[in-house]
Amino acid sequence: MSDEQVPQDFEALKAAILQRKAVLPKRLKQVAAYALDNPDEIAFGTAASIAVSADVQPSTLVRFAQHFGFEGFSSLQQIFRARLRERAPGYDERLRALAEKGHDELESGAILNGFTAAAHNSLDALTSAIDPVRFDKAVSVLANASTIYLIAKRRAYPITSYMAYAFGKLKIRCQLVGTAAGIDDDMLAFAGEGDAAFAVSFSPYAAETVGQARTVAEKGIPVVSLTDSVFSPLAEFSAVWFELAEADHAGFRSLSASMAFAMALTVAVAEKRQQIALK
Amino acid sequence: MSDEQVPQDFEALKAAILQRKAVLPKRLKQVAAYALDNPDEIAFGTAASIAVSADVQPSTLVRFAQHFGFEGFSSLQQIFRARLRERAPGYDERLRALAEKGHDELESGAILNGFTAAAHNSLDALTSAIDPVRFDKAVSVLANASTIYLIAKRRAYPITSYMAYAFGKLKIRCQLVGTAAGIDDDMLAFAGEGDAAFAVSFSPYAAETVGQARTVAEKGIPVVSLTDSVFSPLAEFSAVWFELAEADHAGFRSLSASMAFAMALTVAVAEKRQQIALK
DNA sequence: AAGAGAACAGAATAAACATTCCATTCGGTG
DNA sequence: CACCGAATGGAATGTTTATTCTGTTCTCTT
Repeated sequence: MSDEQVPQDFEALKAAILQRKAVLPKRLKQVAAYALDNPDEIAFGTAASIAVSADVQPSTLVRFAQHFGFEGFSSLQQIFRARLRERAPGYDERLRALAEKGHDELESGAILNGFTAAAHNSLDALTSAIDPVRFDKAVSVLANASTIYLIAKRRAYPITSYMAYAFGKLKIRCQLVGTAAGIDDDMLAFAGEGDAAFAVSFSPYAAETVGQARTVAEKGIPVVSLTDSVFSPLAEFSAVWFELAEADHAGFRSLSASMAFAMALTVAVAEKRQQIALK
Repeated sequence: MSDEQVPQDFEALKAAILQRKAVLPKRLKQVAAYALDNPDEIAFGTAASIAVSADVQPSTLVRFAQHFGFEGFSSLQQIFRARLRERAPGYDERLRALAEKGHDELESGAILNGFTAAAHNSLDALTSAIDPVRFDKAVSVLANASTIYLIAKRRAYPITSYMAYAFGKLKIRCQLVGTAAGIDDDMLAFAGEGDAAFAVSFSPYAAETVGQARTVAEKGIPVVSLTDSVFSPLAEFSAVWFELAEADHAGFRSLSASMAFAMALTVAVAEKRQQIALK
């Protein structure tokens, strides 16, 4: 409805949605968010299937469409399909389009491209560097732990901090070591039989991380570790360890592959726990 | 019919068509030619509309699909739609290679693969989602700041914690907000003219992050923000904001693309600072 | 050239689909 | 707190759509 004009292309629709997003009723806002986040689903799905995904009624989709001036859901859907037609032409034309986007014209854009490329490379390396059998073993070790101690400092710290967040959401007990100086060793003193640790350290290896992990290992607690070199001191005393080298851009490394690895490990541990619990 | 396998993707279908092209009956050949020449039409059209375009009967389309082992026209159409959905032509080969590496034999390996694939997709989305001009603008804002305040909680916190580490190494003054509860607001109280802030928040948005960023913005301090949806409340008051949706695997999202973005932003800021300093 | 088999067009049918309608709930206001 | 309008969920509806079926037309073989 409204006296305004009906959006004729995706950009216009997006603009219209953003403009009215504050005024939109609850369910319609829900649809709006879903539509902008999953445009492909709207393009190909049926009203029923989309309704399930977006957790609304099919009729809500129709109302949404009418709210923005369309006759019904179908005519709204045309917008989403047209969008795909425009940018679907060939196989590798996409890459050319990227180059034409002007990323390289600005220096900052070139940097962004560089890190993206480095991240892709890191992920490729990840696949070949991680032996699935060892990965599964690491998962088992951590899944059987009562409490998982996450040890990391400096550049590796964001990895364990994310794992701590995810483990928390998954209701798996863990203890993040490396936050405040001083109390780390006190926390680790609580570690005992039935626990396990996950240590991350990249070159140059933080002495603290290595020392703490070693102490834990000497107490008989299994340590799983992630490093960027076979020479890592962590390898000596770890039950399972992984070498994962991040590609760099201009000497700086992002944590893209490590993050993917960490997340996979976290979720795999959660999954294995459920299996264990079911027995 | 035929003892062969039903094509599961567009490439396989194309190969099957070309292989049997000579043996195909007249009308079916006609459909085959049309399908390969106008794949988009097949993807979006209805049997009736395609029949008109290709100058055949709808029933011929059904027979064509069945001739290649599909149950009916609809299941054939899925192949053409899947082709358009594929975000990254070129990566499909890589992903197929992944699957053949034996990772899938173990469940934990499948999870690792899933996150790797999701990370690749996220990175692809990153390239097209970030407007280089806006990125450059964001870099400028942060490069001119005296102190950069990094605001993030929960799932977004690892990103700023990594940036804080990197900024530290690069000798750029920054303040990480979000560590310990309570003192955050006190730290932000120091923020004043000449400073800038970088806020990260993913759905569901932490109220604290939004509130703190808003407070800072209202003091006239420019805020650069990173979110995963255009609906983010951060967008309202940010000088520059970026929407970056991470692909998920089984509902869990890693931070691979966000990490690459964060690192690019960090390094680009450092670079621009040097340029400014030289003048 | 005649017969048999496959291929086809077009109508009939059944399934899927978007849409509409109405009873109920929700959220704001006097 | 009661009221009113907007918003919503869910079933009923009517339309569109794919599919099946049947009589006919090709096409190849002998």
